[in-house]
Amino acid sequence: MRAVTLRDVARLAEVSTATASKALNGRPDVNAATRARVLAAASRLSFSPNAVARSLSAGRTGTVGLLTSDLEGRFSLPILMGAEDAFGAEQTSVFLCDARGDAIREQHHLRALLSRQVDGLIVVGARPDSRPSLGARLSVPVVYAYSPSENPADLSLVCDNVGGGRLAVDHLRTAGCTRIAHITGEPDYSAAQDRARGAQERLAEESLGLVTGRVWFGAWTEGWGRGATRRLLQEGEPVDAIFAGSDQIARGVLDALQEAQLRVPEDVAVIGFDNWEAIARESRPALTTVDMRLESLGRRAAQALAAAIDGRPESGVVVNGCRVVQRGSTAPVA
Amino acid sequence: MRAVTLRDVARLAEVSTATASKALNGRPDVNAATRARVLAAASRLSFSPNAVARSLSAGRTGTVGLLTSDLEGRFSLPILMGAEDAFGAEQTSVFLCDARGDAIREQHHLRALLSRQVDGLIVVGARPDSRPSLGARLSVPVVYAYSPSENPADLSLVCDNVGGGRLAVDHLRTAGCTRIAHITGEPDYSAAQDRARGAQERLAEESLGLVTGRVWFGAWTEGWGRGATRRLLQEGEPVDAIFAGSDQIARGVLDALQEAQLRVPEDVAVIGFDNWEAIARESRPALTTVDMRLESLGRRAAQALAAAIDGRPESGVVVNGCRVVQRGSTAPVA
DNA sequence: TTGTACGCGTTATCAC
DNA sequence: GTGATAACGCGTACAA
Repeated sequence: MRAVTLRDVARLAEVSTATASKALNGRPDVNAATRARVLAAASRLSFSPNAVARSLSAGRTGTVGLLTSDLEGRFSLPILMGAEDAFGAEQTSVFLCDARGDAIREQHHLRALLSRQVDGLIVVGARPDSRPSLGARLSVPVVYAYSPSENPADLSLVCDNVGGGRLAVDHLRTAGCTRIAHITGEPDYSAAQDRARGAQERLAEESLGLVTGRVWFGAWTEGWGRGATRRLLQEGEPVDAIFAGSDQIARGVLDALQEAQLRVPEDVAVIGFDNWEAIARESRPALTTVDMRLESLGRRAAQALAAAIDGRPESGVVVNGCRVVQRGSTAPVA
Repeated sequence: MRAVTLRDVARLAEVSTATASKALNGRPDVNAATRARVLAAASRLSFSPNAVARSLSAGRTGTVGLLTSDLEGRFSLPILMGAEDAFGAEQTSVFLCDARGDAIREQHHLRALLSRQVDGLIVVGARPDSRPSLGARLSVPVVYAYSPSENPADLSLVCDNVGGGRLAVDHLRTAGCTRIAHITGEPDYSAAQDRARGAQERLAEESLGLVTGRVWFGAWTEGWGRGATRRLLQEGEPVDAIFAGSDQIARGVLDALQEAQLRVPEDVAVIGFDNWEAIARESRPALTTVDMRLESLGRRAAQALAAAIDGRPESGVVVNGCRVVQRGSTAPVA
């Protein structure tokens, strides 16, 4: 059975396809009675316009490409969800492409998306570090999310890792902690560097510094969180709070503190980063943590892309703020 | 700057658009010299065919809809990735839509996808329980993955939870365990029921039963894993293995065993379910677990959909097997 | 207010 | 081997 087309509707309503089109699209220049007839016919045939044909003549598809580099990661997902719901479902549909971190595959996907005439692209990186630009010669606007583009002429939306580090320390200071240590992930991640910097800046504002005077860089794992905490405690300097660079690290920190018979948050407060709920809510005590508000990042990316498509492009790096989610591992304000 | 079209290529190569089209699409009925001229022209203009126009005349878009119900879940993602790479990127693109578990939103997305003329649909549910069919009146083929459709005339691909339960017990038996307990999630999940059934069937084959004679249903959380394990140990019956219905539950089990000074796997072996790497690899000891092979499920869904699009539809429920991933929480075969 | 006719970019059919 | 020409389904000048 062939699909119902505008011609079928027009025929049934005994008008031309032009009139039928106008009536269905709510154009003013059509008689009320005629419009009613057309609408009735359309609904009787349960007519659904062919978006492909419409796109061809309109030169716009109402379609956007989402090029991600690691779907496994828990970071690209919330961004993707935020983007998806900022584009009203009825308006814009999203092509999802995962390049698996492979530049060749990325090129393939890019070609496919462009030939499908997407109206724009969102590029979501796997790490917060900057990535090569897709180039300015593209026929459609591009917005970079999470990983900024190396080219400042592009528009990039990123998480405020420096601000997140500040927030973490701020929260611990408000809870009365003064002897704060920072255990975090691999030093070649800009996220690790930025969070550490934010934390130190905030401490410096009160003429404080990190306990032991250093940042404990290592790996983004529980194992590192445990190991670093043990060594930290061995050094013997008193500590009343640990800021962990990720929730997984924080989990290891909690384990090692328990092992050492230290109570959380009474003896040592702990704050994580990521608000990875599966980890943060299930740990004992539940983990206070910094949330990067990734859905918000995704929504803003979608809005910026829509603006660019409408001819209002932006550029530069836009920073999206974090927030603290308070749970049991830090004391409520006394 | 207008996009380069076939006409531009034809003009430059001094042939008609018909000939240009044939040359570019590798049709046999075109002179070698002419073809070379066309290809040269196309590459000089870096011509890229407009897939939308092609779709309109071909009646096929090379596009598929992926309707998921919960993107947050870690289950839909691997399926999605498997599906994505089974469709060669260049061939088929995937529209991703998340209904957030809302039937209305699902209808909206469905309408949008159909009007965009997708060639087929994959529906990924949030839970392994069966879900309402989208209906047989759709103009394109549909494959259900993870959650089967209630309608047996549809094609559904699901995980073999019964088989997974059997595998878990089988693995523990091979490791020499005989006194096996099963702690799992909410009883109204078919996954919980099926895994428990598989485990019990496998035990029955050796005239064994579960320790304490019951399945410990509860919640899919670490907290439940801890609590249930404590109560299990309090009951005093000796136990040499615990099969947990999920990796999160298993993690709680490990905690409670450690608390009780029991060694894993020497005193009690533990096996989980899901192979959620962030949990399983980081626990102490690393967790042996049952993997549902979701990427494989996604790949098969994509293949079945491609077959249906080519006019070879299937129906019924197809079960995709699990596998055991051995880590430290069960003893290697002695 | 309504209808005719054309264009969007490509592929397929059929003459030449 | 090659080239007019007609689809594909819709929107929209422009004429009536």
